[in-house]
Amino acid sequence: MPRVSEERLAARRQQILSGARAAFARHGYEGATVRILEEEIGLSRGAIFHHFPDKSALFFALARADADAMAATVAAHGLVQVMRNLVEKPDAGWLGIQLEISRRIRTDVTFREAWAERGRTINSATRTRLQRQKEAGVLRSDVDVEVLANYLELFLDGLISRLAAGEPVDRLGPVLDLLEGTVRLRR
Amino acid sequence: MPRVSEERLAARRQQILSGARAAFARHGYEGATVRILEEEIGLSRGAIFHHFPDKSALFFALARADADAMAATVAAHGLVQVMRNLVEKPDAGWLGIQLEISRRIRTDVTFREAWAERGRTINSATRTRLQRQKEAGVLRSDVDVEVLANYLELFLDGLISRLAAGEPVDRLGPVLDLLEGTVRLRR
Amino acid sequence: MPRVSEERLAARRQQILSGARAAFARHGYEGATVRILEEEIGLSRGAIFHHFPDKSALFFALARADADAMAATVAAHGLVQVMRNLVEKPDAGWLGIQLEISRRIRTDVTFREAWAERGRTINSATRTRLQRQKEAGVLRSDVDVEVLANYLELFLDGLISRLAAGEPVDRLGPVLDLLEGTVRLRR
Amino acid sequence: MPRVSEERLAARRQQILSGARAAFARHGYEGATVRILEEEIGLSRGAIFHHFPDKSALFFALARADADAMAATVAAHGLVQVMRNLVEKPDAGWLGIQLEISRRIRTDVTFREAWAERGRTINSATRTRLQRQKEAGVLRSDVDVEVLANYLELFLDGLISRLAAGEPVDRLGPVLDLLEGTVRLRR
DNA sequence: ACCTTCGGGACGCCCCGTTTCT
DNA sequence: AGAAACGGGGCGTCCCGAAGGT
Repeated sequence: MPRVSEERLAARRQQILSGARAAFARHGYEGATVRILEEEIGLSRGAIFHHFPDKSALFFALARADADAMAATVAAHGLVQVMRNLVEKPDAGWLGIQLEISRRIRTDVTFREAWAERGRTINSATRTRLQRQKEAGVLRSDVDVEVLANYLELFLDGLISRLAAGEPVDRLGPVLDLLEGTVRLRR
Repeated sequence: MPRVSEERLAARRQQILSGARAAFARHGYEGATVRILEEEIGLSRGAIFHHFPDKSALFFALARADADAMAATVAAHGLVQVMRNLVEKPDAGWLGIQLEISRRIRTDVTFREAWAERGRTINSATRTRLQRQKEAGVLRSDVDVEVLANYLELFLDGLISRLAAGEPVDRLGPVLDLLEGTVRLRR
Repeated sequence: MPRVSEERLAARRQQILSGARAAFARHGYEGATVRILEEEIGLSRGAIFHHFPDKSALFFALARADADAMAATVAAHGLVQVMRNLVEKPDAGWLGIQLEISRRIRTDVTFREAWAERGRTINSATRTRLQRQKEAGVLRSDVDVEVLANYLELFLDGLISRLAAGEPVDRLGPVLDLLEGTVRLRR
Repeated sequence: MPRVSEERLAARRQQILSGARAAFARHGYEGATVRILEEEIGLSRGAIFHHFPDKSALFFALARADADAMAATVAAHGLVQVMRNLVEKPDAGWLGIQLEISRRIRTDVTFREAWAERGRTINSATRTRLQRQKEAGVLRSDVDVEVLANYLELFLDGLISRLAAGEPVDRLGPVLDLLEGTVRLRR
């Protein structure tokens, strides 16, 4: 029996996640000290740890939400669209989180294990969509879907890396065109 | 002039850098505590900080050495060769350091400023070489050198990211072929 | 005059005290965090601190109740009877509270001062009763009442200590017989 | 290969243990915060935790040392002598530690398990000595050795409890005489 | 009135990078 | 070059008061 309205709760969680996103993106996971989180979020430790058990859970919630959203976009519009969105409106928060996710996969066993399956969701969404597009004759047919998927995924990682590093966006439009030209069927 | 001790000195520095590389790569910059560094290097704090003023200098020396080596390879054989080497013999240490460099650029103002010029060295090496290749008729001519350079750099970042994440190497050969096909002149 | 609600009030207080007793006994005063109290009592912070101003008051109420009860038993049946009851039906809650009381007397100035007079109540009850028994010829007469009182008090403290430590009860019956033999008049 | 002399190390450990003893005795285990330990010991956190892995290890070392010393005294001169020493020269530090040991046995599972065997050492020393004394005809023969041992142990616990509570020593001499009279052979 | 949830911020322990002593 | 010492600061817990709901 929720004594406090469901919405208020959700709003608070959102406020916390939102501030945490900024903090993690700007300072990195380790660099985002609880003190910094407090300031960015605008709430005290007590409040933050009342809604999330600990710092890592806070980060995980963020990572999970982003992964879900991305999986949905990939399934609906493909990886290239994810990249176009990124170039059109780069979100420093989102980018930072992505980077921190891959870093934590590398350095933190606990996180790696907890994450494991998450990663596969997006991967399979990508492959499913590419396969369908190939059958529809949109993709070039001389290259294996698996290779194309790897190509795109690798490219996305590179894009994230460079955008997060502050690479100016305007140079990247033509780069994406080149990518799309590589992947699509040539007339 | 004590020649022997100079060699010893260099060897010690090398031992320290080598251990530090492994530690930074495996645990990340923050995760590589001085205690972990001691263990990985096989020397005590006293020894380590006798040769390097502090932890950040140790990391910086590593980063600088790798950047220099890469700039040389790029100038001599091009970015694609860097990638081929990487796929052929991925060095977890090197990969980790690269990732940590870009992370520190993002999150640590001091490092960003200290690094600044380093980055440009490789960039200009890349562009110089591409320009020469274009003139030699090896590169496709319908795309600007700047765009190609960006394309390749972005791709390298993506490659580093995925290799560091443990992506199996055997899938990446065809991906590199695809990349090279995109960049070279089509008959 | 609302009789029903007064009963309810007393029942609630009793529920709280009872749960708190278990928590304090099992975890010690500091170890019994408010969270543990909540779980043991089955009510939330708000409820608990609605009836008691704070954690220390909760403990104090418990301590006071036990001291009163013990003073009454001592006056009526003597210290040895308190021990017999203890051996017959050891109450882990009661034992724990006794131990925590003496601990807080030792370590917490505030508590020590607040408790002060409490202790004397039992002491004088003991002496009064012993004096009367001596006059009645039940006690051995070659030893001062004050010494006997100290002997018994010390013994009770030892008994509490060992019972709380989980010492098996069955070994203690003969020990108490020995004690009683020491104190009573020898034929 | 110890770069620092064995004695210095031992002296430091002793300094730390000695300060910690005072702190634990005066404030109790939980009450002895690291800050208080620092002040009492006269060293910083860094130094303390350089010699002991954590607070609980510090306490355990203390407890172990005292238990060993007591076992030795018991084996050599018996439990009663331990008590006489105590009454003659009560050591607030030692008393406090004893009390905290029994408290931690009660409230901390980890400690209880780690301690387990320690307790038995003293117990068997007591029984061995009593048995020998009985055979030598010093002890009363109408009571089982096991009962006498329990009697004495219980009494010691009581003595510790009251001494730690600040009970004046001068009243306890006759009490000990009474105890000894109870245990020895009557002519 | 009674109870729950939320929020605050002081403080607990210990780890960290660094400096100083041997 | 290693061991010892330092003290700032990390995260998370703790107790409690305030806000809100029934």
